[in-house]
Formats: sequence, C-alpha cells, structure tokens
Amino acid sequence: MSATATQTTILDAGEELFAEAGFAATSLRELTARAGANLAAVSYHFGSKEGLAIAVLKRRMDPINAERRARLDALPAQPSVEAIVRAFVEPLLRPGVVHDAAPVQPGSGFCRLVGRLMVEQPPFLRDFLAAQFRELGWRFCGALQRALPDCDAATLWWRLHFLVGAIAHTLQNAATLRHLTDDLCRDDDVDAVVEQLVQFAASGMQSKAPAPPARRRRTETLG
Amino acid sequence: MSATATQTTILDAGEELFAEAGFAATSLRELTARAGANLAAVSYHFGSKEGLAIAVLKRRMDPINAERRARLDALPAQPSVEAIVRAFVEPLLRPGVVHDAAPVQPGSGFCRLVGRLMVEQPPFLRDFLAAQFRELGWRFCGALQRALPDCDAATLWWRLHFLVGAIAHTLQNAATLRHLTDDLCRDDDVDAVVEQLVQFAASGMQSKAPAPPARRRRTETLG
DNA sequence: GATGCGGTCAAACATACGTTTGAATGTCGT
DNA sequence: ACGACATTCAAACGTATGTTTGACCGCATC
Repeated sequence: MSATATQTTILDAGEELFAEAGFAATSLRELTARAGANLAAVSYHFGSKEGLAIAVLKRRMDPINAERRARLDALPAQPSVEAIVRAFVEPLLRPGVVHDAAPVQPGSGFCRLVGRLMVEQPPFLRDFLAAQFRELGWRFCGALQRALPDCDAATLWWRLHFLVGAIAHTLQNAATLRHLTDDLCRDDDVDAVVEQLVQFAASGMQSKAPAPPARRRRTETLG
Repeated sequence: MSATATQTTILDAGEELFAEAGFAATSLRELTARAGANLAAVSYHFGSKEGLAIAVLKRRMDPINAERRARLDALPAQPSVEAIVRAFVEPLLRPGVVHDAAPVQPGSGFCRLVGRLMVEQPPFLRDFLAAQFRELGWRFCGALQRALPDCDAATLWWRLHFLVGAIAHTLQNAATLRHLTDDLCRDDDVDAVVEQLVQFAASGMQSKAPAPPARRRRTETLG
C-alpha cells in the first residue's frame, strides 16, 4: 500500500515542524493545520504522535544510510580519510535522496530535523536511532581504522561521534551562526559548508590518538 | 537579596530535568516535586517557566564564560592552537566552577543542560544564548586567527561552531555512544574524553582552509 | 502584642494537549 | 446502481499544562 497524499503532506509538515520546534513543542493541531489535514488523520495513519515521528525519520533515514553504505563500498582499496568522511557527510547534507515525489533539499526540513532529533532524542526514539546507526557506525569505524592503523577503535568512535555532533549542530543552527557573525558565515552556500565540515573533520580524524591520562579521575559519567 | 534555599533547589531540579528531557517536555509539577517545593514557587521566584530556564542557564554560564575569558587572557604571547582550544573546552567540561554551594561536577545536570539547550534553542532563548556567546566567540576567533594567520575569520568561526556542536553532542549523548560501542567508549573518564575532544578539535582547527568551490549552488539556506 | 511582609501552600483557573468517536464522504469493483 | 471499504471530518473526551488566587505562616520591627 503506497502512501496517500494525506500521509505525505502530514509527513512533510512533521519534518518541518519537528525540525523547527522539536518533538515535544509541536502540537498535532498546528501540524495538521499546516498539512491541510484533519487532526484525526495522524492517529488514523500513524497510530500516534510518536508513530508519526518515527515514520518521518524512517522515510528519509533509510535511503540516506543506504547511500552512505553504497558510497563506503564504492571507495577505492586504500581510500583517503577525507574520502571516508565525505562518504559519511555528503549523503546527509547534499540533495539527491528522493522519497516519493519529494527530494531532500539541502535546506529542507529533514536536514534540520535530523540535527534536532539526533540531539533531542526523546526516550521513545533512542532505541530506534541507536539501531539505525549502530551497524553503519561500525562500518565507518572499520574503514577509518584501515586508513589510520595507529588509532584504536575507541578513539575513532569518539571522533565519529564528534563529527555527528558537528553535523547536527550545523544543520540546526547555521542560521544562528550567520547572525552571530554578522553574515560573515553564510549558510546559503551548501557546498562551502560541506567543504568546511569535511576539511575540519578529516583533519581531526588524522590527529594522533591521545595518550591515556596518567591518573584516572574518580568515576563520574559525563552524560 | 541572596537566593533562598527554595530558589536553589528549584534551579538544581531545573538543571537536572531540562537536561534530561528538554524544556518543553519538562512539567513544572514534576520539577517542583523533585525540588520539594510548591508548584507556585516557580512563578513567584522566577516569573514563569521561561524565566526559570533563563535563570538556570545564567547561574552557570556567567562563571564559565568568565573562566574562559580568564584562561584566554592568561595564555602566552604565541599560544598553541591546542592551548586555545583547551581554554574553550575545559571550563565547560571540567569541574571547578562554583555557584552558591553547588560546584559544577563533570557529570552534573548542567553539563548536559548546555548540551541540550545549546541545540534545542527554544525561541525565547535564542537571543539570550546569542548574546552570551557573541563576544566570547569573537575573542576566541581572534586568538585562533593570530595562531593561524593563513585562515580567514569565517573558516575559524565555522570550526568554532563545529566544536560547539561536538561538545554539545558529547555532553548529551556520551551514554548513547557507550551503549552503541558495547562499552568500548566509556563516558566515566572525563579526562580521557576531554583529551579526545581537544586532540580532535585542535587538529581540525589547523587544517588548511578549504578553497571556495568553483560554482555556487543556487541559494538555499541550510538551517 | 500588633503590624507589615516575604514566603509558602492547597486549590482553582483557563487553556491546550493527544486521542477517540461516530457519522459523513468518497471511491472502488461488480 | 449498489454495497464495501477506506478515508475524512467535526465534535467531544479525559487529562495535563502553566499560571493565578487568596488564605496562612514565621518573623522581624515598631
């Protein structure tokens, strides 16, 4: 059964509004109003608000992660670190991913949505997001380790994690940065932003692994 | 007029719960129950829920940014990039900042709160956060530019922005990473995490500035 | 010991939320 | 043309929210 027009407009509106204000702060009345749909349509088609959020994510995340996998597999035998980073970053930030008739634009709601939900991580999404990312993370970590044999896996995982944070924050707050810098940093040139990010992350990845600190601080979790 | 005990316990509870679930998803009833205070106390002492959120942030952010400024001023004449990055990262991630009788612990609510609200950025907080960060950002950008004369200011601002994203994501989702990597990446050794972050960011900062892309993509904002 | 006042409290307020209901509407195959 | 099924709709449901109210308490001060 293919998605009806109503389902699509609701998914689009969810993408936009969840990205804009977050999951908890978005009401279904506002959402269905923007979608031009009836309030009850959300429950009818997606079961609940949470079900809608998962559907919104799933619609885009699956193709993006598939493209990441494909680009990882398409790399040469001895890929540069930059090429690996690029395979991770570009499928998310650049257009090209299509679902139904709505291609993902670089500035579209979904980009910001990922930035938002990746960090907001409502409890009901944690397992879903972790499951989405686990296998892919290990694959990229493995590729990086082959390119950087001096780095342990933990260090590379941390750096992948930092990269995800940088991506998420950029996706969501690029406009803030622009405002903060009096338009010095423009967010309307996607290619330039991608290059900045790839350059920064590729260089960070190739840093030498830090030596474990001499004394261990008493056990405290960081978050 | 100094803060009463009630105000302090409410601020503490706000720190914890806003960090845990975000601003919109936290109810004042849950919050005041945890604080052992009456529901009406929030309106009485802070005016509103939004007023409370600002007070929670302000209590910690002012001393942390002051310490960042102090450490920046205390750097030698020709500081290394790593030293500058460290002056930015450590005041936020390491303990030592004290307000009233409650020191900021590395795993305390506030660390995660910053990670959360830095990215959630409810509309009413945007101007507040931007004002907090603007002057500090320019100072760090200036210091970086003196250490990296080949980099333009925009590139360094972007990298500072990436660093903020990496910090925020780490503060908030370190536990997720731990789970994702089957305990390979531990979040209970704060020193090690700080070293990972500093190492990664310092190296990323020193990357050569990317050449501006040949053709400009049509105007689209990224977020 | 009366008065004023900052602080606390239980209760109520109006509103907004996510979800459900049951009737109405459209759209197929036959 | 008709029955069946999927979809839409306005309305209502129960609950939870942020905020306000007005009585009450503990102390200082006069």
